[in-house]
Amino acid sequence: MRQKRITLKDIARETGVHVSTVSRALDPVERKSITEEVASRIQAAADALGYRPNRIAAGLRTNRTMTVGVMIPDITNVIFPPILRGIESVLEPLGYASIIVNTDSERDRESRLVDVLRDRGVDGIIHAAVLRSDPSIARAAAEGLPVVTLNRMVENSQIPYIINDEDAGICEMLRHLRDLGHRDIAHLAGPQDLSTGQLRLAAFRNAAATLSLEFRPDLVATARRFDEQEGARGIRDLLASGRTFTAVLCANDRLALGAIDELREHGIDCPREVSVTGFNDMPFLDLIRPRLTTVRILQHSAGQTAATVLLQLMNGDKAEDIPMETILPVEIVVRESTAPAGSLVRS
Amino acid sequence: MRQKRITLKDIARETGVHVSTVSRALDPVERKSITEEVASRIQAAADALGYRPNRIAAGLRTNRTMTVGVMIPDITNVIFPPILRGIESVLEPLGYASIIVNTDSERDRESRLVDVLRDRGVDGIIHAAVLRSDPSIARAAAEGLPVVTLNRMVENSQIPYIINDEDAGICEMLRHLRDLGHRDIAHLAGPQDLSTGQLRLAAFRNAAATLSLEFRPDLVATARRFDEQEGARGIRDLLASGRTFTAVLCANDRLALGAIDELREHGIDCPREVSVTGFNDMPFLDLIRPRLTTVRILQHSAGQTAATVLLQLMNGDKAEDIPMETILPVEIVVRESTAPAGSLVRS
DNA sequence: CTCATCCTCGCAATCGATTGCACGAAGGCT
DNA sequence: AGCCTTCGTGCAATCGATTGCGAGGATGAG
Repeated sequence: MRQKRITLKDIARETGVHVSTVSRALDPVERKSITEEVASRIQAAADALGYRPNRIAAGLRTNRTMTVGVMIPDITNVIFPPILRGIESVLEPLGYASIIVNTDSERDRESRLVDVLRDRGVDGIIHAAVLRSDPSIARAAAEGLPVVTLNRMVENSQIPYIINDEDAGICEMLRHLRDLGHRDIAHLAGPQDLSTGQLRLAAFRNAAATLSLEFRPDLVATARRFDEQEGARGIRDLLASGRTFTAVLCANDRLALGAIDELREHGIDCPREVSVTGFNDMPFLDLIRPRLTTVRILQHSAGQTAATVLLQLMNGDKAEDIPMETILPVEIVVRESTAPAGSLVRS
Repeated sequence: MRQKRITLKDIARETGVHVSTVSRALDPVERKSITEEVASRIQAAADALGYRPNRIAAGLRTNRTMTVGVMIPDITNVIFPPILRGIESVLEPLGYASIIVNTDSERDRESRLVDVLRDRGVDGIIHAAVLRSDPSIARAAAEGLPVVTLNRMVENSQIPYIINDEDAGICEMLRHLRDLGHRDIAHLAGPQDLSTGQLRLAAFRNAAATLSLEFRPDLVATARRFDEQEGARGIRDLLASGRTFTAVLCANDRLALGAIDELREHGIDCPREVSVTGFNDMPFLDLIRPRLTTVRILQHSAGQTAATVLLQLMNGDKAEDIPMETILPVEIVVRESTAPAGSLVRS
């Protein structure tokens, strides 16, 4: 049988005071406005009865649910769980819970989920989805709901964002390849409707300019998804085009893994003949041979930072105290998939 | 500025009816008790004003939050995200949201999180944590909160559970090894304080009996964690003991991966000299060489099933309609890490 | 034409906690 | 000694939606 909950009223009856007094006695802030003796008597009764506050009722009155929404494309994508743990690590100790939703990178699903979260009265939203434009989240933010985005920014909005310094990551990686003697460097770009795909392509172009390397559009292959199949297809396209290259900088680890496999299919060895680099440094990467040289992103701290900024927003901190832009450092991890450029094996 | 929400009262004022009428008109069940003309007028006004029901308020009154709690050890463990998607796939279309918490397999955290979920008034809990005993969840269930466990069962309770047919998986795998001619088969067992570790060891012993193979305690190494390091350590211990074996059945993929690496360190080739098998069929496994022969668990359907049973519980279905035990089939996936037993290479 | 019945809708209580306001007592001040 | 302040507590409204009950009108039967 479902036990009936202990409410303030029960404690009030038990201790012979008014429920409002009980409420105050149990609120750490208000508690000091109550005679210590009464307060501790109430506290004792509450403990004895096993009182647990009803957050729903409190939420109705205060309009705060101590719940945040977290929107990600897909929880099964290994880069997101660490982000979630990072978020949780700052929010949970403060009593917040999070509702996690998967957008599957679908526009309509995304905006529907924003509504779902708002209906549930979340106090704020961390938005790590990657569609390049979505009015629903901007609208929510404009209406006063605290929102922070992760890995991307919403143009023309006052939404704080946290991004990783992907430009620097791509640039460092390109420098690494150049320093190894590579000149003909292909880029396996990600889907251009995802911000990460687009950003990294732009970063590649800029980095080439910075490093005085020629940017060759004919050495860019664009994947339709961030997966191994598309990585393999990208390599096939590149090889079929007859262009020569000694290195492939991929927009993501999975593309890189697919690329290495496909190169092997064509009898081309990585790293001896062609160097390949990834992006993200996803888990288990060091179990796959050759161990991939990649750009490490600090997912956990990205989550922490996003949560911290969201907290400021929810606490109503002064606007000037809230960082609109946070760029987190990345680092390149050199492993076995890159090697000095040898002689070109293909014409 | 924070927009003020549209409430039933606003719609009532707009349409000139009482708020209770509006409530009924908007409730698909109650709607038929309202004149169609009035109902559609209310509906129109609701749409025009952009009304969104306040679930908090409704939850307070009805004592249903349309929220479920999901407890897992750690979201960064790749086997859990698919389970969550499975749960979501049945719950989300019905309007449920889920609050996911990570227990980190710590007893006190686990029971604290049960309280957190209850305070938030979840309508039910899916408990996929793996500690072998925890009174808090049993207490919650006894007090009437719908609870379903996944991958494990709580003894002496009326809590429905969904488990994978791990016994069959282990047995099939052992049969596979036997059929390949292996006789000296080691077992790399998981942590014995986790139900999966314990269950699979027991299953290994039973399977040996079933298949008329000798169960040799001296060929069992026990890992302290489910990770590659412990897999490597297990192999080191086994090798150090001087026993001979031609195959290692591991309680989990990561142990198997660590085992293969460690064997290689010792100059022992898998699968030519020693066959190694895993358990779980985690993602990216087919990218790692040799591709691991393992037991595939249908995580997604496990999640779906758990959610479905929980729904029955929450709907108050008749007890006899609710399956107390669900055993999901598993399948073995034969890849490259197993091969016919050759001559023993070690004495 | 009258009375019973049914249907539609309004009234008001309710869920549990929070909080502005007010009241009464006690203490300090002149 | 009287007045004002301060402190502790109670009162009651409130958050927004749900729902049992009952009133009133419409409808049908006799």
